[in-house]
Amino acid sequence: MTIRKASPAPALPEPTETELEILSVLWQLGPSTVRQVHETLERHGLAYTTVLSMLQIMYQKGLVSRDDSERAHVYKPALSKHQTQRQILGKLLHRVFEGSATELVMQALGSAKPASTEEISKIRARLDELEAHDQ
Amino acid sequence: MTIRKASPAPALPEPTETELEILSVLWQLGPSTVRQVHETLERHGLAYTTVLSMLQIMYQKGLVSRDDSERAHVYKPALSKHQTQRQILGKLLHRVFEGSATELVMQALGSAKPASTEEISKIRARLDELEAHDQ
DNA sequence: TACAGTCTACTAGGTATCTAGTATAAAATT
DNA sequence: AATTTTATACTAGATACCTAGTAGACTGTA
Repeated sequence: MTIRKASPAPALPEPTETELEILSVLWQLGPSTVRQVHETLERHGLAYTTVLSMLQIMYQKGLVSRDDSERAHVYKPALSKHQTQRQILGKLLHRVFEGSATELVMQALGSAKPASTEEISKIRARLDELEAHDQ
Repeated sequence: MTIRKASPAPALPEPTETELEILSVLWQLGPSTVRQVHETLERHGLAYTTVLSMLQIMYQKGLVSRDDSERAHVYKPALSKHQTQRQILGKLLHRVFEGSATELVMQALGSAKPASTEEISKIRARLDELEAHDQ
C-alpha cells in the first residue's frame, strides 16, 4: 500500500445563511435524519421537503456526509462548529479587514463587549500564550 | 422648527462581495466618479458599464450617496469603513457565534495571530479599558 | 456643423440561493 | 391485503446577484 498525504482538502464552500442554520442543528443534535432536523429547526414554517432539499444540496457540496444504509438517511456535518467558525472568520478577515486580525479583534471588542471579567481574563491568557510562542 | 430624533436609521443592507470591493475603492479615493472607480478597481477586466450598474444598484440600496450636479455623477460611501466593518462583524457575531464576542475574539486570535508584540499590547490596552468601564 | 467621445438609464441573461410541490417507492398499520 | 404514512428524488419557480450590452443624451473638437 502506498502512503500518501491526505488529499489537499477539497476546499468546502462557505455555508450560506440557511445552510448555517441547518448545520447548527446538526452540531447540536449530532447525526440526524431530515425529520429530526426539520423538527428542531428554529425557523418553523419551513416545509419538510425544503429541509430535505437543503440537505441534498449540502451533501452535493460536501458540507455534510450521510449514511444511507437505512431508509431515512442520516446526515452529519463535514466540519465541526469550530472549524466552520474559523473558516468563515478567515474569509472575513481577508475580505473585510485586509488580513489584519488585530483590527478585527479591536472592532469586535469595540462593538459588543465581552461581558464578564472572567471572559476578559480568558482573552488575556490567550494573548500571553501568543507572546510566549513569539519568543 | 421642531426638534426631533434622527430617523431610526434606514438599516442599510450588508454589502455583497462586489459591493465591498467598490466601497473599498471609495474609501481609498474619497468621492469618485464611475470612471475613477473603474480605473482603480483591483479586479480589472470588469466592464465600465458593470461598475456603473453596481454603483446604481448601491445607490438604490442606500449604500452610497451621489452628487449628480455634474454630468459625471460623484459617488461616496454612506458609511465609513469602520462603521461597515462593525456592521458586518455584528451580523457575523449573531449568525456564527451566537452573540458571544469572546468566542469570536478567541477564534480570531487562534487562527491568524496578530503579528507583533506591539499589536498585542494594543489589544491588552483595550481590555483594560473595558474592565475600567465595568467597575 | 458634423463627428468622435463620454456619460447615464434601461434592459437582459446567467448563476446561486431558497422554497416547496409532485411522483414514486418502501414501510407500517388496520 | 388494502390503506395510510414516511421517505427520497426530481422538478420548478421566485429572488438576488453579477455582468455587460444598447440606446440616447450631452460635450468637445475638427
